[in-house]
This record gives sequence, C-alpha cells and structure tokens, in this order.
Amino acid sequence: MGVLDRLKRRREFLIVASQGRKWAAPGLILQAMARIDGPRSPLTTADCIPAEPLRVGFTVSRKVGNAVARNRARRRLKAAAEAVLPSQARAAYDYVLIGRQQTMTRSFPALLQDLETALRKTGAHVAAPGGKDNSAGQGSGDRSRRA
RNA sequence: CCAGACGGCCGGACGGCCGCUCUGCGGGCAACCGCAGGGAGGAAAGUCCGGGCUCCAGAGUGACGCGGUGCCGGGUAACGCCCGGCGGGGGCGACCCCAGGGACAGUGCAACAGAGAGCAAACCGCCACUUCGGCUCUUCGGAGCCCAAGCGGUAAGGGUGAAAGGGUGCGGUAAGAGCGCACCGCGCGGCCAGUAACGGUCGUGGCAUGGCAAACCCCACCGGGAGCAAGACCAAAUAGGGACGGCAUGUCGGCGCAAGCCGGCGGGCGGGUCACGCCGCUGUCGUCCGGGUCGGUCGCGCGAGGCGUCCAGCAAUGGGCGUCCCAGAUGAAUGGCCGUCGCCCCGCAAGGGGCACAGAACCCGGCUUACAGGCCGUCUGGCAUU
RNA sequence: UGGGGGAUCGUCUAACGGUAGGACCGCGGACUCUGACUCCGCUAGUCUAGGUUCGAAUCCUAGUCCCCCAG
Repeated sequence: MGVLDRLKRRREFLIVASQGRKWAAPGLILQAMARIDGPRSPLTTADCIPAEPLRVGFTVSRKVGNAVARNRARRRLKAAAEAVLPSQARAAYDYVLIGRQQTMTRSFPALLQDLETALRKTGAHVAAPGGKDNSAGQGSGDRSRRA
C-alpha cells in the first residue's frame, strides 16, 4: 500500500488490541488507539509528512474461511480503508481492521458505511474537509439508486 | 437414440474507473514521477514418497541397529511413480480391482463352541469279536435276532466351528479309508514356447507338507542427519569483551635497573544467610578492533523449462530440428468496484438469487485428496430404421 | 511455512487381535420424618471411510479435527 502506513509486527497488533477502543460493525471490527510516541525528530525536518501519519493493520482469522476467503476479506478491507481513512480518520492513530464472515457477502457501500460508523463510535472520526457530505452523499446516492 | 467403459482438455468472456508488485527505459540530488511489458493452479492443497540445492557429521567402505519397498520386463536423474506383460478376482461386454517374495530356517497365534485346533482326535454313529440277559427256530450239535457291557477297527454320515488332514464319481471292504482307478487340485522331474514372471504337455508321487508373515521373523534391494526459518554477506543504538593512550590509585609478596605487570589481603557495590562463613563484580574518559541483536541484501528462477514438428518404440519414454523467455511477494503483490453477455435455479410473468474446488512462499518429478458445469476422441451392450 | 504428537460414554481415563472396564455426572429404586452420605440397578462410547484377518479400539492405507515445537 502506497498511501497508508501498515502495522506489521505482532507486538503492535497486541498493543492496539489491549489499549485501543473497539467497535464491531456487521461487516468489520475496528480497533483504534491514539499513538503516543517518544519525541520524534524527523518531522521537524520534512514538511511533506503531514504531522503524524496514521497507520492501519488487517487481521482475518481462520474462522472466516479458507485461504481464498481470508485473502478476499483482507483485500476488501484494504479497499475500504483506502477510500475512507485518509479523509475521515484521525491522524496519529493506529487502526486495526478485523475481518468477519460478512466482510465478503456485505455490499461495498454498506462496508464503507460500517467503517464510518465504527470510526465515529471509537471517537476517531474527523469530518472530511470538503467532503463531509461526500460520504453521506455517496451513501444516499446509492440508496436512491437502489430505490 | 438409450445405457455404459476408457483417455484427453477447459474450467467464465468483454469493457470502464481506481489501485498493487516486479523488470526495462527516460527524468529527478532525493522522495518519487512518466511510458512499455510480465503477474496464481490443475490441483498452487495434504506433506505421503523421490531428487536438485545448502549446512552439519564422517571420511575406505562395510557391519550392527532402525526405517522402507517386495510377481516379471522396461522407462526414468530417482522413486513406494509410470508403461507393457503374467497370475488371481469381478463384469454379458468395453473394461475394472489386487502390499501379489518366503509358512519343510526358527519362534509364535487361533477366544467361544466342540470328543478333537496342528499332533492328530472316537461324542453320537457304523462294523467285527467276547460276555451277561431276552425272544424265535431246531435235526438238540446249534443257528438267527434284539438289548447292555467290554475290547478293537473306522473319518463315509450327524453335530461344533472361520477352519476338522485334498474334491467329485466308480470300485472295493466286516464297516470304512488314495486302499485302487478316472477327472480336477497339489508336489516333483523332463520336454516345448517365452528375456523373465509364467504357460502348455508328458511322466511320476499318492496327499504328506492346513491358515495367519498389513504377528515376530527370513531373504533380496534401497536409505548418513537436518532442512531456504537451509545457508552466505553487510551492519545501527545499548550493554558487555579486547588493544592503545591520558588522568587517578591503600598495603604485602613475586618478577623487573625502571616504567609497570601478576597474585593475596583490605575498601566499595550486589546476591544469599537469623548472623557469620560464602559467591560475583569492581576507577574514569577518548579512539580503534572483533563477535553479535534489530534491520537489510543475496540465496531467488534458463529450468530433468514451455510450444510446434519429424523419427524410434505397442506404450511409458527417448532423440533430432525450429521457436519462446513465461510470477517472484515477505503482516506477504497478482486486486477493489461497476456494467453487458454466458450458464444454472425459483417464478405464468415482471423480476430475484447464484456462478465448482481452491491462493505460489527455494525449485522440480510423482502420489493422494477436493472439484459446479462443459467439450473432444475411441470403444462396449441394447433398441429402432435402411 | 516446516517439523512432531494425539483422538475411547456428557467429562477424566483402562483394555496380550477374541463380550469395550472403572470413576465423576445423569435417571430410577432402597435407606430416612426429609435431605446429605451409603447401597443396588439403568442409559450412553472406540473420529470417518476402505482393506488384511475367522474375528479390528488394537494391524495397514487414505481423510477429518485438535494440540505442541521452530519466528
């Protein structure tokens, strides 16, 4: 993933799971934790890095299905995270997205909606600068199209 | 046309928007950007075998042990795989299935039932003889029949069992029995065909020598161990090790001209003990060196490679020629969303729902297991028509 | 990803190839004025599918599930 930084080590996942806030939506489970690092020097030098970047990790357990199903669930979560997190999630946070069995069967707009609600419930939601109505409009547009 | 057998192949297609990774080229100090191209499977799966590759051990291999394989011939780098035969079993047939060496090298096993379970065995029967008793007949010598007991013979019949010491028939006999004969089965020997497994045939033995080796075992053959998280290289921060230099440093002993080095005691810190004994460490600053963790790079894809064609071979397969370069991630890329078509299901319709099994992790050859649906070829049996 | 081990009543465990046994739990009965304890009885099981064998929980093959080790 080019845009988002990833959580890669098992220790980081365990810290988020034990210290963070958690919300379970039908299509996914979100764990969010504010990152309190030590004083980091590099951000004084570079302007291009926006303050503190947010980081995200994905977990899909074997209960969801076989390797094909887990792979597909993780890719859908990845696509949802790339669509929602950069504009609507709070920076300097670590997020862990956990896949469920419905992650594959749920429609994609509903999955995006699940992620936004989870962000709001964990207190990590921030309104997109120009596109606060972007997400709502997207959802309502989809709803209107279906109706 | 219906039912079936075998072999091979495919296993969604097209388009739009937004992304990921690798390679090449160009730009940029760099972060990165632009263009072009590549990007999951027949099983990638299970990890059941065989190799390549790497490290370790050993170095002459062999033996012991352990594990595996087991009809014959061929193929292969090798195999427990494949092909072709043989034998046995199943099917009307095409065809399918079989761990299929050795039980006169040895040790063992067979519950229950049954008289008897590996060596033979007599419960009910059958038969002969002897004796007691009864009946009938009598030429009065005895003869026949029946019952019981004893002592023998007998594996035909009953019964038990998964299995009872070849099977069927005829002869034979007191009753029986390979006791004799014919056929079948089995063992041995000769001849013929075959590379061989094995088959055919002739003679002979006269059924002894039953079953289980996916019981121990014997024989033949094969195997050193671990695995890319193998292994190689580069190399932060902190702690610790070594060398050198500066400054600081009680006492005793040894060595040395000396600088100094080594050892004991003392001091300090920590552990332990109720306490002592006891154990460990022990000045500071700077530079350099070696080991090594996080991290990174390589290993890492030109190969027992793919495709086409010709030749040899029944085939597995091998050979020649031409042509192509065809995934390389590391919390792990190969996708996400939408539309049209295709197929299936529900429904009168409108419409709705679904799209097999399944995701490379060093690579290759097999095996096994999972799999919606579809296509092609060869063959078998049946029905109808000509 | 690689390596190793296991599966027996609801639970914990036994069983030379020959009827699958025990404990706890459950159910019924006895004892008691009632309950507990105790005693008696009952229910219920070899992970699945093939094979070897007269006969398989046991032996062989394939599969399913679970556990452990290596970062």
